[in-house]
Amino acid sequence: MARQNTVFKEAYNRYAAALRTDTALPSEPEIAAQLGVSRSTARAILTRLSEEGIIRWNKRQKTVLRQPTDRDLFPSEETDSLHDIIERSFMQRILADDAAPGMQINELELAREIGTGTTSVREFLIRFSRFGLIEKRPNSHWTLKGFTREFALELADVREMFELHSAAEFGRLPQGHQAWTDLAAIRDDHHAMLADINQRFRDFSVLDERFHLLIHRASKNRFIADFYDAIAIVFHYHYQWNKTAARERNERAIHEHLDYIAALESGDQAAIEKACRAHLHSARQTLLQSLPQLATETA
Amino acid sequence: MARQNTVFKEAYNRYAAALRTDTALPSEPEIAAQLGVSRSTARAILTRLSEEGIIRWNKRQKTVLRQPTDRDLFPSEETDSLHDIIERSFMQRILADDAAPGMQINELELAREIGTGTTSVREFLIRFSRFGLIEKRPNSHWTLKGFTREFALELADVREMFELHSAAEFGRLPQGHQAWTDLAAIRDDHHAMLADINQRFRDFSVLDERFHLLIHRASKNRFIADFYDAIAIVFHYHYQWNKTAARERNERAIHEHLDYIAALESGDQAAIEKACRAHLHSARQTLLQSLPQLATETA
DNA sequence: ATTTTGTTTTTTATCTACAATAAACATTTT
DNA sequence: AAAATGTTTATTGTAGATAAAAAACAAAAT
Repeated sequence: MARQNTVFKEAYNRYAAALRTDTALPSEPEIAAQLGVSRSTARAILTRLSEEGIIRWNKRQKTVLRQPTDRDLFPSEETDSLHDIIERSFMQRILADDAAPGMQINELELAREIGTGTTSVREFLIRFSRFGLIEKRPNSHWTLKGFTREFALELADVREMFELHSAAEFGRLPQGHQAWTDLAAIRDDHHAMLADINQRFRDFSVLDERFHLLIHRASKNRFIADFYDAIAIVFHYHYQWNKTAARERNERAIHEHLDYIAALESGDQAAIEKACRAHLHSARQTLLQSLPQLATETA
Repeated sequence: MARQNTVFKEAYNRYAAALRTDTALPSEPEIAAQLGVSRSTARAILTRLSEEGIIRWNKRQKTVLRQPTDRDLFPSEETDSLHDIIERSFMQRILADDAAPGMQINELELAREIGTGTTSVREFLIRFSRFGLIEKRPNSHWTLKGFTREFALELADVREMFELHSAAEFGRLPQGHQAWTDLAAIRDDHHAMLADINQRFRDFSVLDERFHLLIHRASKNRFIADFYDAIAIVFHYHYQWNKTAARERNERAIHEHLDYIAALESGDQAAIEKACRAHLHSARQTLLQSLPQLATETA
């Protein structure tokens, strides 16, 4: 088959889950905009909802007849985009214990294992290569460079340059700027999490990402933003595999964030730089400690 | 057809051009290594050279019978890799006057215009997207972000962060390091070019790239190296279109480079930072001035 | 024993085809 | 007239096929 209708299925699930009985639905363009899909897909969703007897649809009249149940929704395997499936599968592979740096990556084999065509795998690898974890020799195979100590150090160096830059820019934002409100909200979330740290320490990574993303947006630089995407992906998958001492690590990080936030709010550039450096220094240690032992040895 | 044999043709041309009558040729693996291709391709080259009566080939005996002429070589259109063809064609397009930021990029149209399949164009665009000049909306078209003022400023900011870092690292390289020898050679090349600046100012861009590449290698950071690739591509194509005041601009840059080199050689970190900043500041101005007028206006 | 050549297999690069999705165009309704 | 719906067209995303190129294996020569 040429293409899975995952966009349709995923949007269908989202829309069905939000339906409330006896309400009237808006126009097709509006539904499409709400879901972030084209009107063609929105119509396909309405068609199916109608066929399933969930809504009555006649031109402008669209009324919800009944609440959809779980059985009306598509199973989650069918709603994942191919890109996500490949990404998960690939990350699992390269974070597995037997994935040694220097290992060859075979497009065809990967495609077969995931159950997909080679084109999609190729395109994924090309996109993924920007994260510096794999490398290609033209007309030949990809090589896994891996989560090595070098990788962590290079990543940390660039991260520090970028974040110092972004933090300084953040400190220069004018008073009424939206970012200050967002920062205050994030500060409160930190306090809330700290109050219940034993239960909630696992949620820290989400908060961490929100915080750093907010900082980086202040620099309004596409290269910095792109790099932060890379960091986010790496951290996302990497920390799923390395959960040692998460509570202590996260609690310490929260305190550092609070210092950092206070410095930002003070507007004192020297204080900002100091707090930022302090946090980045310990973030670097955390990253280095979380490396898989195998990868630390090899180059 | 599935794939053009451009690797073969390009390597054939290279090898044929270097042949000298009555010499004996080395073993197949050695030829392959010299040319940077596989032995299969090397054998294909030997087979053709033999068929064309340019060499006599019998197992280990390989003697050059006659000097190949220009007519023995493949025409240059047939030796360019598809990737290069697409890159040139695409850059020409986005640097053309009517390429306004915000413009849609159509894969199929591009492919037809270049005379290639859509897959190759897609893959090129994905690779190219890391340079921040184009952006994709999923399930929809690519958008040209263009050589805008924002692009130049963001590029320059990151460039400055990276180069200051690399220059500082360079200053810390140990005495006997190869980089110092390379730097001295580049210094001499600068003096040589300066002595004959009216004739040679057009060659500066090559020297410029060599110099900055040498600096960046000192940081041993894959992200910095990758970013410099982006800069190099952008400059390579961009300056082909913008040649105003090249002589003055390049002469000034040479002087700045020489100051910069002297600072590096002094090992004085404060002096390095100062010279580096001075050069980067004027490089930024040059970049901003070279922007096409159209792109400066729009966001 | 190692290197070289001969032969076969594997893998990549690229094209083409087609369903899903988006976008454009035409008609109807408010 | 503007917005919604109905219909058609264009474009993207993905699979599958195939020649080129690389890599692996086998036999022969130093």
